[in-house]
Amino acid sequence: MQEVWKKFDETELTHSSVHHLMAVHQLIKENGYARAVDVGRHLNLTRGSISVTLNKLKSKEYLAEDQNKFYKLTEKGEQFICSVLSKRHILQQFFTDVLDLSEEAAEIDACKIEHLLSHETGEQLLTFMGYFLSENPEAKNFREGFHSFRYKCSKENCTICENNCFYAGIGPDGEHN
Amino acid sequence: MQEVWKKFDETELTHSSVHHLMAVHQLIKENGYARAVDVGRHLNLTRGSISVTLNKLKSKEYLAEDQNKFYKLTEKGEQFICSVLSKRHILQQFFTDVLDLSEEAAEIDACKIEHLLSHETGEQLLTFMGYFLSENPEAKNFREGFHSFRYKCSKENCTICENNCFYAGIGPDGEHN
DNA sequence: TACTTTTGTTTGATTAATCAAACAAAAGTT
DNA sequence: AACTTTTGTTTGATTAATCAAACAAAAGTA
Repeated sequence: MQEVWKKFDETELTHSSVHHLMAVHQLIKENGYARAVDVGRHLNLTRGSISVTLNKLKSKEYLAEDQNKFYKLTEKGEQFICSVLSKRHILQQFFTDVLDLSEEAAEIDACKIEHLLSHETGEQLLTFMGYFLSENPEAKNFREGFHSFRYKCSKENCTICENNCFYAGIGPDGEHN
Repeated sequence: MQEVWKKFDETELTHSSVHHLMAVHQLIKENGYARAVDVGRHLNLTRGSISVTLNKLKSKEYLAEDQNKFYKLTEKGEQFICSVLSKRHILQQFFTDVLDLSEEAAEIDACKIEHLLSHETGEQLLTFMGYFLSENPEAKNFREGFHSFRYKCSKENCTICENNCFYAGIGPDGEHN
């Protein structure tokens, strides 16, 4: 099954399109309306680019326009955005609350992958977060234990990275943990 | 900071290029050599495409050729692949062992995002896996507790998804958890 | 050596995202 | 109403990934 790698391009919408759609969503929420030029300013893209992308999203029925070229999301667009936003939020929370990344780092990585995760993965991650953050004593103890945990990774004991290929070996500083 | 979304395209190598490089790596490991045509067969792409992509990777110094057009990874290529492969492995393990996804689902999602995660995220995820899979009693109890945990998500209590935007609401079956 | 197959490269096409610049229509201003 | 600015669209470019087809070089076979 060497074809797994091609699934990357088989997503319903590209990263760029997703963000065009999210911009419309956000602008409507914030300002009550979204025109092409507003999306352009929001995303820092030219009017020309925005025009073609939004028209494509319209023909794919994620967006609709009223008589004055004010955009709104269709039901399909609404649902799509909802799924991406919830994945983003779950991911961000995982990155900050579990992996202890900064808000900024969490935002960047979440933004990169939010639209790529399967529905199932999002769902399972949500469940995991639900348990991890809960008041269950097991969860509490786990959180505390993890907080003071230091992972020692070495060629002999590391079963998480693959054999000779150590994550720690290729750090920005090029040294081993 | 509306520019976060553009970082998606600022990765060192594209998904496609990463997989070209990984193909060379894997073919060498398996067969001892990798020519353009081997990579083409492995990735199911035409010789023409492979030719241009590998030549680009060569000029970026991820790849080198010997006198007979047999490719090998440079030190830079080796390190890059090592970082991606370890992230992949960590992710796959997270998906199967923590989120309980099938091998196939884990492979697909890991493949999509392995090259997008920051070094730091990979590192932290590795640490997390190290603790989660450990024989620590806290980790053991956590695993057991999580195994029998069912997340109940509702508009009132869900602080993980964002306010009105419920992950569960947009499932393939369109129903709420 | 001559013929055939395999391999690699080049060329011309397509699709997607983007820009800048030209153009057109709408909205705002005097 | 006349002029100016804003907005949207279209056109012509570019870059990247891809294909098919033509071409060239190398390798294998007879």
